[in-house]
Amino acid sequence: MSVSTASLAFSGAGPIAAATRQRVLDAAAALDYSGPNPLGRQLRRGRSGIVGVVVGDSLRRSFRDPVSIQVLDGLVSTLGPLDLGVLLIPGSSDPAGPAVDPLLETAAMDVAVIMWGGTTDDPMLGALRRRGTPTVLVEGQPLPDVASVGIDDRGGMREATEHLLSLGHTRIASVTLPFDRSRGEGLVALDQMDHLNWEITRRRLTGVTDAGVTPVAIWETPASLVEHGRTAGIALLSMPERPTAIACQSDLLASGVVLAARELGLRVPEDVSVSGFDGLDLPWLAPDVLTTVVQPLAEKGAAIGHAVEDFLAGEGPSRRELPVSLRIGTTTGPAPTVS
Amino acid sequence: MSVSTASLAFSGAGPIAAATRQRVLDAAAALDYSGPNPLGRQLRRGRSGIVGVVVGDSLRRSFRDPVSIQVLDGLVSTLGPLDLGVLLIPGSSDPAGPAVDPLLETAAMDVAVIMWGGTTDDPMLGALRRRGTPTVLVEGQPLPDVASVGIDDRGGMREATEHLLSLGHTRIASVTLPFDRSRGEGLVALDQMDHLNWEITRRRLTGVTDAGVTPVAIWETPASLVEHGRTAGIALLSMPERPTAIACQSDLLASGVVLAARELGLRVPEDVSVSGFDGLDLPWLAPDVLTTVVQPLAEKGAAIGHAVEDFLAGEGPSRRELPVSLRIGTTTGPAPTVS
DNA sequence: GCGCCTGGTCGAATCGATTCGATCGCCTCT
DNA sequence: AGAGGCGATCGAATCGATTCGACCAGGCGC
Repeated sequence: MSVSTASLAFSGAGPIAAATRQRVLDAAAALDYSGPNPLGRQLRRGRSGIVGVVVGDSLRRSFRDPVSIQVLDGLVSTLGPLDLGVLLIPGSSDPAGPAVDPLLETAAMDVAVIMWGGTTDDPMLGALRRRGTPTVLVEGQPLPDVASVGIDDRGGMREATEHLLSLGHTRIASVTLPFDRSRGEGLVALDQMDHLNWEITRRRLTGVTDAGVTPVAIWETPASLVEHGRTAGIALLSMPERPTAIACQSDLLASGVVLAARELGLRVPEDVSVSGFDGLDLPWLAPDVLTTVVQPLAEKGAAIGHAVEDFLAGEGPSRRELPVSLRIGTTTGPAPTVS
Repeated sequence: MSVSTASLAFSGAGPIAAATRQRVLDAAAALDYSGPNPLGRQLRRGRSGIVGVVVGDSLRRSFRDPVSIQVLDGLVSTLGPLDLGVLLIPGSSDPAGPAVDPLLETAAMDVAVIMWGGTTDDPMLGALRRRGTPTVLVEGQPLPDVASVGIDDRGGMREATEHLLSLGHTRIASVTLPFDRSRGEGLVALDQMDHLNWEITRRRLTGVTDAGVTPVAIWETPASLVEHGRTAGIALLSMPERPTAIACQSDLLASGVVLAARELGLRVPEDVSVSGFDGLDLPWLAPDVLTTVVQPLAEKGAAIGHAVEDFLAGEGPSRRELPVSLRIGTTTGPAPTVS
């Protein structure tokens, strides 16, 4: 019997007599042949069925961030039914090592996803463009040949800031995500604003000024982690002219600030109001509920999946923006009348 | 010029004149050929360079577990230099859906890793055996044709229990990981012990009896999460004959029990001692430090990587067991003299 | 009874890179 | 000057599956 008949038997498609099919399957069992080799199929199809996902700077850090996890979960759920697998690609964490992970250069993948679209001059984008791999950029600056998925960061942060304004706050500080790959930590002077290279940080900061607020202090953190939020909170709440409200660019940072306030003996929200961004469940703040800008994380993952789908259907780069909504919790309240 | 020469030019190996090489590269640039197609190379080599990793039941749940994350991080760090990529494969979470993820059946991979080696009759093991894919089982029951990586669960738990005994505790309860795929929650009667199918749970429970202790109560949790630990703690600490010590099978569970104790107004360790397993940093318990059995998580990931390496070097299935050590913190103390 | 149609099977080309052996100049040694 | 040797290049086979067109035999209609 011929190889083509065998192929028909395994694929199931095409005209084949049931008897022949059974004969092929029996022979395969006798020769302990375990079905078609995926590599051959992939070469023929010209498709690997693999989506490379650059998760973040280092896996450990990314995976400690519930935001990444939930988006990734949504992405995998969308990709699964399409018979697509997710290949994990570490971002460039080691400045001494290669600028991009070798996997990004050599691994077989149909589409690449960059989960934290960094700066426009990201070497990863260059590498992917060179290879001609269609790319989905999440929370990055839109580029003509790259699909993008994002949320209304700017509008969301504007809404949160306006909420603080409506409560009478005037001394508002901001705790931000990293400004660029160097991931500094501490107060940012106004003349350092030009190296604000990370798009997501820029957009959320712009949202604050959109509301007509000039922050009394801007604190940069090296990553969205509770401990960095705590450090920021201790510092900002020890300032001589203490801010009455702190708008944070992530929920983890905000929860760190709340913990810092409690440590310093300050009441939330009576002495200081705190707002976040993301809309996570933060059980360790209980009974407090964080005031925050809720973004649809699972839907964001699904949107990335659909952007991938578009590419595989032969369409050009798509562009999606998801809405956010303000959730008012118990960590924001009227500004204290006496400072 | 010929394809073989072009291949030489790109691979760099083999004898080739610098001038020819440059000519090939120029021609490639002119035709915007972006380097060798990985699929062709993989087919020829007979290797995909991909390691499939089954992370756990559902991605969301697995990724909320710092233990999985840290092991995965160690694994990726080891696999990276070997030019191997990690393909994420969701475990079977939906009982209505297929028993194993289609990726496990069809994706190209050189080796598969099952991170939470479940039961011996795991359908995933069957699928992998049918395909002839070398498999590394983590924390599972050793099988002849499968490589295994594990720690001394039993000895570690025995040591922790002996520590409690030495403090004078006699009423010791146990909070366990799931017994089987059905993931029940609640007290386990003695006659239900036979459906204890999950190897890791069994081993850690055996460690307790090894120390000569019969737990006054065994509480099964559906997953290693703080909230499940809290539920367990509330229940166990409300029992009429309250246990004076609770040995938990994970740190997340233990921290939930500590939180529950605090909620109930019990002092730790004066009123109740709590021990964990894993050796995580748990900042939200501060200033308390959990007494726990420390396992080397990053090394575990590296050990999995080496097991993979062995397979690719053509060796048979290897077997590795890593040591654990007891870390005594502030959550265990002498048994209360008056109950 | 003959021709046509159709369901089933087979050959061969193709996807793209690698690699072994062969060939072809050219240089050097005698 | 002729022969041997070596470095560079090329042909062709191979990895394994898919798929299009060809082919063949049996059934049905006229």
